[in-house]
Amino acid sequence: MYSTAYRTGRVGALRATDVGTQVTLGGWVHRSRNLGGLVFIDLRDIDGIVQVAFGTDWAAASVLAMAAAVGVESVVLVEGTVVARSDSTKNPEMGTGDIEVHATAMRVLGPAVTPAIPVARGKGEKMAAEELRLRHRHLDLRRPELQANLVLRHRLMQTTRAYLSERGYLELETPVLTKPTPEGARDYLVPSRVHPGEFYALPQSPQIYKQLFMVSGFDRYFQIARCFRDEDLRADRQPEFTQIDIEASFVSQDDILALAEGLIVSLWREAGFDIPSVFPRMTYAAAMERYGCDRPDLRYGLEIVDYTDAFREVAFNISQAAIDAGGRVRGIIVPGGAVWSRKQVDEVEALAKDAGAGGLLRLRRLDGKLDGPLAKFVDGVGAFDALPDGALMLFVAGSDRVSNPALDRARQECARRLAIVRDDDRQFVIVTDFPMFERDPATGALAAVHHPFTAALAADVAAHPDHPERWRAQAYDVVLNGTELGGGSIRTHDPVTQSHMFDLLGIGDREEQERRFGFLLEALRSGAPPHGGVAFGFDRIAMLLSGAPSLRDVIAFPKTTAARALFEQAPTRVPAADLKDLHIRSDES
RNA sequence: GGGGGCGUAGCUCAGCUUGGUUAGAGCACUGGACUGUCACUCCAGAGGCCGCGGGUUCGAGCCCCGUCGCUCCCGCCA
Repeated sequence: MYSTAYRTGRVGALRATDVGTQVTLGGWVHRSRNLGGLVFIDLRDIDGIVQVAFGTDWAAASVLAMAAAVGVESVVLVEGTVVARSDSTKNPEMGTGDIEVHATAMRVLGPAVTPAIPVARGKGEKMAAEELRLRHRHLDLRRPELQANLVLRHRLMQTTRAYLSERGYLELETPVLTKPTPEGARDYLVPSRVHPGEFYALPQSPQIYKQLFMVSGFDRYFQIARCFRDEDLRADRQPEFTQIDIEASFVSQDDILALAEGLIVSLWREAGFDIPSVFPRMTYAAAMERYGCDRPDLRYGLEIVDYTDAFREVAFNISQAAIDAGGRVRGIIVPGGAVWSRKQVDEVEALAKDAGAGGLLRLRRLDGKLDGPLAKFVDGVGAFDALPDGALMLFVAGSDRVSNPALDRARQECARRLAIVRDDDRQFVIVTDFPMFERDPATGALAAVHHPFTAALAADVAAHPDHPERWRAQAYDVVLNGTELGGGSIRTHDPVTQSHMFDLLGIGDREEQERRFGFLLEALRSGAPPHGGVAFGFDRIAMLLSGAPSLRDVIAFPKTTAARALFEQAPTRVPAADLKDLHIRSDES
């Protein structure tokens, strides 16, 4: 299959059944061992590594000399015979370890200077620093680990295409030069040469385009789409990233979620993991109540419990003040946490404080007795009798706005300290019924939780027409182990409702709405079907399935955390004449 | 925008706490020896703007200030 003018095939698939065959192999010199009258070269291609032996019995002295002299990472062509290794010289750690190639001829097709960073590493040897790996990406990408990641990435892409195409979804492309969006993340802007002072933007997602496809009647669309956001980076965030973008017409939320589940199952199966075909559902409200977070990690319990009623009987200033102010007292029970030292609990508290809480109220039961600053206040309150021996309770008193993030952090930290999270556990959950809007605490302005095109639950709009902050959205997230894999919504397909949404979000007057989103509103007025969709972070999925610690390990040419490309040196200054053509003046240089 | 970590040979790292001869090690590299290795082994050698700039000091890899780069986190990411 891999036979070409130069070679008979790849090296990695050679096995004992190939013994006796004459082969010509091309690849990189991974490592070599020169024993004098016998030279070994480990020859590497994307499929694997094979040992090539050069011995005086079968190779000319000149061939032996060439093998001894060639440097690592050079590209060579070797011709020889596949030979079985004797039992004592087999290498069980190599896929090709039962055989070797006795080379009779060799050519150096691409001699290599000494590599700036090592490709072959011995056991326990560290990789080069990431900065160097990015600067010499062509070498780093030779590492079998990174090659395996990109091979898996390819297979996930093909699985996605097959899964969606089989279900009638059309892979349609949308522009990369598009219109700046006032909402959301900062846009990457592209100046127009022919229209002085005007700019395109790179898409943050193909959101509006895919809705236009629905309006046009392409009722099942998908795209493996590149998206761009000019925001600060993280290990799991790149300025350009890839989404599996899906939209369909005449669908309900359940239609989309069933499709999403099926896609995730097939992707995980492609990577070798069998997972349940239906994921548990949880409302946003339940997730916040039980986990303090809209993407809960369900690999462990430590659920948040409301103790407000119990604390009504407790004459303790902090809890009383919080309850009187309309807040609640909620907490988590940490089994075995009673033995933690004061310092250890302080460290958990520091994280909760960091998340905005004033502090953690502590109570523990040790040797049957309640203990801690709260103990004498809660003595005799029945609700605390249930606290099991050896357990620690951590409470946050205050508004949910404060206690949710604080308890979320405390819960995660306690789980980590208890070492109850299994890395090989996979707990999927679909979170539904997100709120439509959230209020900016500073300005009181409404902002879309998902995006401005999301449809509200009709029942909520009918019940509370004047309280949009009480509306729930037909929006959903797919979550795995506390990480968001993707999310989506049913969209607004009525132009009047959509315009009303813009009003609520404070997006200008009608005239300005027409200027910014007129093409969408016009489309919706032209006969739009009900539609909705979902988008998954493809890089993140590839990262999870390959076990890579960073997005940079599943993207061939990633940017640094300063959004710089170290290999090709982008971004870069450009000649002044180029700027002039674009009607741009820079205040640098 | 803010906070933490790192920056010494091609690579990975010691040395910095407590400033003081000629800055070390392993791997890689170069030369030599070696016919069953697979991180081959052995002998020898070469290799340094201690990120950059400034300051303190008789003297700075080491202390101070600034700056650049990489990285992790907060803000940000509809």
